[in-house]
Amino acid sequence: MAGHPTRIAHALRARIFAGEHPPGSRLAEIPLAEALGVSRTPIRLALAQLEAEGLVQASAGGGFLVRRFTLPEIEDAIAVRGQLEGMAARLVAEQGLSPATRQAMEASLAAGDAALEAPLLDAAALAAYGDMNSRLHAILLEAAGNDALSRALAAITALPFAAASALVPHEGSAAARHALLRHAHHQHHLLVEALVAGQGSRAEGLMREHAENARRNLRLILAAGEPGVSPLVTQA
Amino acid sequence: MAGHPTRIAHALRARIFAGEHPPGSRLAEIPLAEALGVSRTPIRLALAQLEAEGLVQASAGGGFLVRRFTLPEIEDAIAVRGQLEGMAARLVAEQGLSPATRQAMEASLAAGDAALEAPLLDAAALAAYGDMNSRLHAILLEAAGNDALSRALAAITALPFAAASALVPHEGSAAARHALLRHAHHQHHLLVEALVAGQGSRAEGLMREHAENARRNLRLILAAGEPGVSPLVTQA
DNA sequence: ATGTAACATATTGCATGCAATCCGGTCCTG
DNA sequence: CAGGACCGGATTGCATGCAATATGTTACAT
Repeated sequence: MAGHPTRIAHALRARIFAGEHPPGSRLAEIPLAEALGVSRTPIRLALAQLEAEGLVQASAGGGFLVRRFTLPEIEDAIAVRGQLEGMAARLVAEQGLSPATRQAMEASLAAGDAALEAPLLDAAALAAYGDMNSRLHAILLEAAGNDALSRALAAITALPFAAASALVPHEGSAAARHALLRHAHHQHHLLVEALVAGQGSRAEGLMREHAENARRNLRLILAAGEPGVSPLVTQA
Repeated sequence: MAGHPTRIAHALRARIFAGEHPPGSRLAEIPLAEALGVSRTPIRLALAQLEAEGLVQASAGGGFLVRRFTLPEIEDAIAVRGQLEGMAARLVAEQGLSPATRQAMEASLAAGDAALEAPLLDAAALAAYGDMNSRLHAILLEAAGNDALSRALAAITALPFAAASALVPHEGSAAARHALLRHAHHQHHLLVEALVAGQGSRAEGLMREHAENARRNLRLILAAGEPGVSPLVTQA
């Protein structure tokens, strides 16, 4: 009933992100099985899945440990994301934007404009922007039509803070956040412009810089020592 | 005794590559368990691992099927590999080549020169070149020092024919093969030259073109209809 | 004859049992 | 008092049992 190990993997991810399992701690099977109401077998499957994602790592003496992420590791992952999304942008520009894709992207751009219009961003506007952001990146990836690329990006995005929309809501000052989001969304506009114009190299560069943005934001957030950012990321 | 599921995954990979399990066929657990002398449990773990790699896919009604690879899919994977290895080359060039890394690379270059020196390449020379090729790519990745990048590349390389050295031994005409390898190794020389000079963009472009090479070779091989290339790849 | 429905078989997926192994504590010895 | 070895407990990893479900076949009705 509680079923699919993918579902269990989701639950475990949530628990880890919530800080219930600190980095370096053992993920014992029996307590997890009891907590989730299933047997040890699907738990083990889910743990193996999370290991493939890189969220946990196998311990030397058996079992799994919550992986400890350092700031440079996350930055590296973000750079890889930029490289891969840059490739997606280049491919789309080189193939030419289909009318349907262009329409979907422009709809996302408009949604982003609307979300950022207000001088003060409430939670709803932030959520709307985050949705728009995920959608736009998904449209780009879909339009690239490269399954291997999608797989590679999915693996990267599974890591905390490497995903495109992972950094949106965690910013400190509201004004600073608004400025950052406006800048990011301006890059979205430039990207679509480049895609429409068939400028592959420019589109690729824009996506790399877009990710570089995320890297800089991450540094700012951690430097500010914001509490509860993520229990998984250690400064050094 | 037969133990680790990773070992079983290796065995399954070999069986699949050998054509014992044609694309689209079910991988039934019980026969595999009997054939490998273990129980169904580690078999299942290994299958999940192969699914994460993309070599098999979960069937709708349960169980796993051998994935069918089409030529465009492999080409896409090769392109992603080029993008990622291009990133590795750029990073190394930007960081500057450490003396140890430079020495290791130049040793590999010399080994490649030696392997390709003879006008006719015997099996030993081909094996030596293949080893050198893998080593050089590994050195580059290691020098890049980006774990997320290494992971992404490992996932891509696990796919058949997407790996850097997957295409070396399968060529038809000996003379044509020699020319191809010479060209590829010339690119290796140019790459190291760019790395030494700190030319990041050039190094990246060279690695992309290097992968493009592999893509072209793959097309040639499949167009020639060479038998036994791989039972996994279907023309369309 | 063809499509459908019911059945028998086989296979998956999860739960649990059991041996091997690893970790922690305590006792002994120098 | 310190170091090491032995021992008890707990945990992992694999094997197997069992229920649920998908698959292929056959019989039947139209």
